[in-house]
Amino acid sequence: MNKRRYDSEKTKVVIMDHAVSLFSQKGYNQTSVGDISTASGYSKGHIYYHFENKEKLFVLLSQQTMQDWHNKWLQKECIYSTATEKLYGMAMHVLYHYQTPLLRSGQELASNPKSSPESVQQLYNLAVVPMGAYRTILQEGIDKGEFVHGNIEEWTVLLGTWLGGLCQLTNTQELKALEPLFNQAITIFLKEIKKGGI
Amino acid sequence: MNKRRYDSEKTKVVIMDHAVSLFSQKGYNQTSVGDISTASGYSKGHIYYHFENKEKLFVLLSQQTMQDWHNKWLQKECIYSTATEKLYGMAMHVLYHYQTPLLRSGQELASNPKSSPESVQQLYNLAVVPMGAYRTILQEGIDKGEFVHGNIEEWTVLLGTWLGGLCQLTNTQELKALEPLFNQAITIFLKEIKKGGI
DNA sequence: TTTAGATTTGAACGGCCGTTCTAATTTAAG
DNA sequence: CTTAAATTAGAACGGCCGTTCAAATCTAAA
Repeated sequence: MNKRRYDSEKTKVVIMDHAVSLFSQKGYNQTSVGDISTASGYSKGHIYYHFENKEKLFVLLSQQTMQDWHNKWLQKECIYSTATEKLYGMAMHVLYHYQTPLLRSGQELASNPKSSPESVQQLYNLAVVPMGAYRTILQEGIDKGEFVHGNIEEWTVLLGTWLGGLCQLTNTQELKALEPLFNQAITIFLKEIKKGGI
Repeated sequence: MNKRRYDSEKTKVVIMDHAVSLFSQKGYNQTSVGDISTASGYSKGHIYYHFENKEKLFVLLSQQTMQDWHNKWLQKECIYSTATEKLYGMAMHVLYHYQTPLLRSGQELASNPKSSPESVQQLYNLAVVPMGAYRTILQEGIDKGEFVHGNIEEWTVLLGTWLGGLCQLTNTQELKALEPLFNQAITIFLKEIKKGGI
């Protein structure tokens, strides 16, 4: 019920899809509203009918992308039984689903003094999503006795920065070729935190 | 001898200093030639007397900054006697001297389709400098018998991405507070590569 | 002092960008 | 069919940006 009049929602999605693609490819500043207009097939003015401005549109897309990533992880998480398996699974999830180029262009927006402080804050807040997911796995590992007791906040940051750093390689290399690297990082990390030594 | 007429070289350096500062703070696209002109106190047109265009200026600054970083490391390297010490020393060198914001704004330039392919290539080439420094230490550790024989290229990338990822934290946190984190990363990494187990 | 060349300025241009506004068109309900 | 509201287009504006250029000023040597 409450059937939509017009199919405005669909065109909104079309615009958003093209915008995500463009922001990812060209970055925030180098993607103009005109680019989004041309790609989506709707007029420039029409984009301002659906979205307040370019900045808000980008923040919305970033939030949605991050939420998507997290939801996909929650769906996938249950297929792993141990925290150790989850760490390896998470590494692959990051490699294949973390939208590095889009999130990186958020740094362009954040570093622009003209950007609204709210938007900058909202973008910084996105970083807590993956960190929270990592922390959950580490906590579970400790609770189940797989991992030793340690500084869980420090572990979370170390794991997060490592995966984040590895993601930068996705610019220049095939994802498939990066799998061993991501796995090796987890293996090394596990040697530090796993119970029962090496 | 060959004493310079005029002090044009000095004004060139002044412009470059202000440009580095601005590019670091605001990113590539958000720093205009006008900004550099205002900050340095020289007219916009004059900047084009010293530099071909904004893009070439940025590439030059990036290269110079990276070379500076490497030279400082070579000077400092000799105070460490073992490869293990060098790794910890390198972590601090990266934390305190790697110009993350400047290098990151190179990604803005690289992701712009209008940028000249030469410039993009030159920026990508900068990444080999730190990687080369890491590889040298790891190779030395193997040669001296401190580290086990392993896949040195893989180690280099893993170490490089981890330090690179950690550097992103310098946006939001005090450098001093990050020291334990950088050291802990090295400690974990060493557990993987050091001879004689944990 | 003259002069040729180095340095510096400031105005100007063409172009693109984010945003606004008005008007036209479409939709669904009465 | 009428009508009011939702949707879309397209023109327009003010502003900034990278770059160019001609002219002015300065320097050092002759």
